[in-house]
Amino acid sequence: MIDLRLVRDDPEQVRDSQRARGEDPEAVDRLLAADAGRREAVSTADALRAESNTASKAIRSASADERPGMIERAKSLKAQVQEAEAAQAAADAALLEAHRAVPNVVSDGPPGGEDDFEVLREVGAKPTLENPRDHVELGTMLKAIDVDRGAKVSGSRFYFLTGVGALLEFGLLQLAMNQAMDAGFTPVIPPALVLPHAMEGTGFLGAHAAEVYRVDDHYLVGTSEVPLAALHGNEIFDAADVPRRYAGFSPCFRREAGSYGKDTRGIIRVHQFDKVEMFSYVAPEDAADEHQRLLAWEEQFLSALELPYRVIDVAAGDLGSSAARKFDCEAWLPSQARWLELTSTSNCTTYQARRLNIRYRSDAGTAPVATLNGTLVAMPRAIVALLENHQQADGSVVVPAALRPYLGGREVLTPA
RNA sequence: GGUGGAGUCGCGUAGUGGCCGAGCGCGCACGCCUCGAAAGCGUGUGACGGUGCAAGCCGUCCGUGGGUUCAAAUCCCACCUCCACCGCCA
Repeated sequence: MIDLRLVRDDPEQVRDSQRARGEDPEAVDRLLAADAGRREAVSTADALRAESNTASKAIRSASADERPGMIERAKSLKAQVQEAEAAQAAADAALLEAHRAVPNVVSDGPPGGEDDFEVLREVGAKPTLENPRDHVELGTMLKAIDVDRGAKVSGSRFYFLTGVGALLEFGLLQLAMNQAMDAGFTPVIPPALVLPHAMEGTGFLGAHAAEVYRVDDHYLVGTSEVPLAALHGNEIFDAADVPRRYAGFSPCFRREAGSYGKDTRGIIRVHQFDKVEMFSYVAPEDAADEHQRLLAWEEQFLSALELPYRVIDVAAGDLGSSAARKFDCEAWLPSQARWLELTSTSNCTTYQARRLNIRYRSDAGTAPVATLNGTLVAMPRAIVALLENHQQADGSVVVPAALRPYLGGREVLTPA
């Protein structure tokens, strides 16, 4: 949720943000009205409660004669309080609904929709390959990826990673975790099933609700951002506790509803995959700098894998509701001669923390922290990019030097 | 899954209907004392909301949600979590 003070003090800024996202600026005015309505209801109820408390307290020291009349008066006050409290509850609910309807205020990124991103830089040389094989062909030759049997066992968009495919994931995991720990992250294995409040608090039951699998009373997370954000829900950090950084490794589950026909081949878009996610809790004034650091760590990792990539500044209309700004790193995909999103980092400022009630104590008092997340490595797409970019004419794949220690020193993966 | 016990202001605890709208100890902060410190003494100590220029005032919060009552930490109901033991199990 956004800061209500901002809405009261500078509603036009929030309306501008809505326009940049291509969403309704009127939502801001509905929020202002709900806010005013709630404050009035609270004042009314507070005053009645105060009167009722006083009347009730006086009974204790009253004489036996006075009592019956005073109790009658207290009873009637109580009835009024109950009425006012019902009105307050309704006003609270209305405010919450209007509050949640407004996504985070965008900052600095380009306005517009999915195609209005801005390319910030391109790093590394695209490989020169004649008739490059795609990752499915390479993965099959290496006996690393088995999509046919994945479909046989679990349906479309499932796969087996076998042999060197599995080893690649383990290697990527180790490399990622080591880099994260060097940067001061705490490694975490979080739960992959969470309660509704955790999913709700991170904003994944809004526009993304159709993406989420549900099992009995739990949701399957689509990213470990969810448990890592909810980890400190309802807590207050001391100022010295931030920044705090976690690197979570978890499976991720996505229904991929509405993506029929997109990325149907191979393991680019799948229902289940593993990912290492960076998550930071920082003081709000440090959030923009932390966002740059997360991006730098993502780039460091892509560089270690020797992948050609570009960085884009995602347009406002393509941001999630919690994000104020987002950068994606896209690796080159030789088989399709296009860029493929490999990592993504979002600055959620205090939006998510306000929903999850995560604060820190500073000299200025208690205030919501800022939260940020960024992909360090999403396994299937990293493997896709590795295989395709480092392939050789014979179908063998060169292992980047940084990964070799985790693959028994192997320099090249060769078809069996 | 079964049985029993427990959840109170950072931590430990007191508290079985109105003197608890929460006491004490520890911790922490400030002050006094001191050359400095410790000890000692004193004062203070949370969150959220409303209102106000502000000081302040008012309201809410004793795991959560309901209920009884003029009045609930305290009584009733449901739920959650933790601990112990038993059973089962990777």
